[in-house]
Amino acid sequence: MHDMKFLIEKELGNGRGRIGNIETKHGNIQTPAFIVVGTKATVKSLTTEQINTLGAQAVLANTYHLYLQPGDKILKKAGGIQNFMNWQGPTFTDSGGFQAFSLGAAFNNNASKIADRDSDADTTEHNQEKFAKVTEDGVEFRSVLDGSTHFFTPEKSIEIQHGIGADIIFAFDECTSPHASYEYQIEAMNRTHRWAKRSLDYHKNNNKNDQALFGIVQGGRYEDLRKQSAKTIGEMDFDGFGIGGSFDKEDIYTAVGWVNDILPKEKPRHLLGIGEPVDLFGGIENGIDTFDCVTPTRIARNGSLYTRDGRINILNEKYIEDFAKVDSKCECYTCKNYTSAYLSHLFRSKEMLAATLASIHNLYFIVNLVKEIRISIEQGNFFEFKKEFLEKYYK
RNA sequence: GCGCCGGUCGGAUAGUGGCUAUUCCAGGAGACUGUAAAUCUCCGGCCUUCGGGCAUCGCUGGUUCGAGUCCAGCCCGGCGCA
Repeated sequence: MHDMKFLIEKELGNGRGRIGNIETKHGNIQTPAFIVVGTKATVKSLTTEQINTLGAQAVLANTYHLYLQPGDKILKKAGGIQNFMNWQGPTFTDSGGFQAFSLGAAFNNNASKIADRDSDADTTEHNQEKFAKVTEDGVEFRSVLDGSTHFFTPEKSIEIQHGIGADIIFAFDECTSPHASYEYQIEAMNRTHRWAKRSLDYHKNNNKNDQALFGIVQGGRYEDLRKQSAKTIGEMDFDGFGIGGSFDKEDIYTAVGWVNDILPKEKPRHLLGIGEPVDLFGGIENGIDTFDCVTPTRIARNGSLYTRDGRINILNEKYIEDFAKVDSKCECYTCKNYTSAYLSHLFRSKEMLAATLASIHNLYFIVNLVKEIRISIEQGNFFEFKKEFLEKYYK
C-alpha cells in the first residue's frame, strides 16, 4: 500500500529513545531528524540547493496554504510537490489541522503551542476576527488571502494531500489551545479520533501514489487524555504517528513519553511543531523520530541566531563591530564565509540576504544538532552529550 | 535693508485657545515552537518614597482662567525684491 519503511537501528536503552531509518521512494531519513518547514513549498528565503547543502533530509509543507495558493490541482499537474519545488528528497505535508488552532482559537489571543503559565487568555470568548470554526464534520476556514470561505473535512484534507503528493501525509486533526478547558480537550480529542478514522478510510480507498499516512495523537496536557488518544490512534492502521497539540515545557518529558510507551514501537513518531534545542533532546530521549518547527527560519528572519552559547540577537548594538563568526565552531556556509558585523549590517539595512544567511545558519544549527544527537546515541554517550550541550546553551 | 514664508524628539511630521503634543523613520531592548510573521511588543526630557512631582514646541515678554496655537520684539533659515 505504501513504500515507506521504518527500521530501528539502535535503542537508547531507556525503553524509549532510538535511532533508525525511514525509507521513502524519494530517499532515506536517518532518524532522529529535524524536518525543515517549507509551508508553501519553499523554505522561506532559501533555494532548494541551499536546503540540500545545509544538510536537511526532508521538507514539510502545509496543506491549507498550498490549497489556497496555488491550489492542489497545480501541484498535481506539476507532478507533485517534489517536482514542483525541485526538491529531490522526502517530503511531508501537514493536514491543515494546525490552522484550526492558529486561525481559530489562537488568533488574536497570544496563544502559542507552548503554554504560558502567566497568561490569562480566555479562548472561550468569541472573537469576531477568527478565520476558522470547528464543527463535527470539519473546519470552516476563511481564506487569509481573500476572505473566501472554505470547508475542510478529513476526506478533503487527504484528497488535497494526495494531490500535493508528499511521501508522508498527516490525518486531519484539531490542534487545541493550551488554554482550553479539560472538557473542551475531551471533546476535541474525540472529534480528532473520529476524523482520524475518516482520514484513514478515505486514504485506504484512494491512495494511488504510495503515500504513507500518519495519525495524530492529541489530548492536550492531560495524562489520561494523552494515553487514551495514544491508545485509540495507535490501534488504527496508520503508517506512523504525529504527536500534536500544545505543551507545557516539561510535557516534552512526560506527555511524549506516555504517548510513545503506548504507540506501536515499530512505527515512526513525529513530534509536530517542536524544535527548541532542549525540546529536541527531550523528544528524542522519549522516543521521537522526527521533528519539524518553524522557529529556526522564523527567528532567523527576525535577527535571532542560535549559537552553542544560546540564542543571540544579531541586531544588538554590540555586533556592529564584531568581526568574528556568529558561532566560532559552526561549519555552516554562513559562518564559514561571513562575520557577525556583516550580518549585523545586512539586518540593519534590511537587505534580503540577511534572511537567507541567517536561515542557513539556524537550520544548519538545528539539523546538525539532531544529527549530533543521533551520533551520540550511536556511540552510547547521549546523556553526556545532552548534559554538556544544555549546560552551555542555557547557562 | 524691505517683503513673504517658516522654526515642534536624532530626521520627517500632526496639532490655530482646553486638560496626556500625534504619527512615521532612525535608535535601544525583548518575543517568536505542525508559518496570516522580512512580524509583533516595549523603551526613549528630568526627579520619584512608584502615589506622583517638575519640565518642554527658536528666545524674551505680553494677552487670557488657560498659549505649541493669539500679539509684540528679537534670533535663525528659505524665497523674492532692492
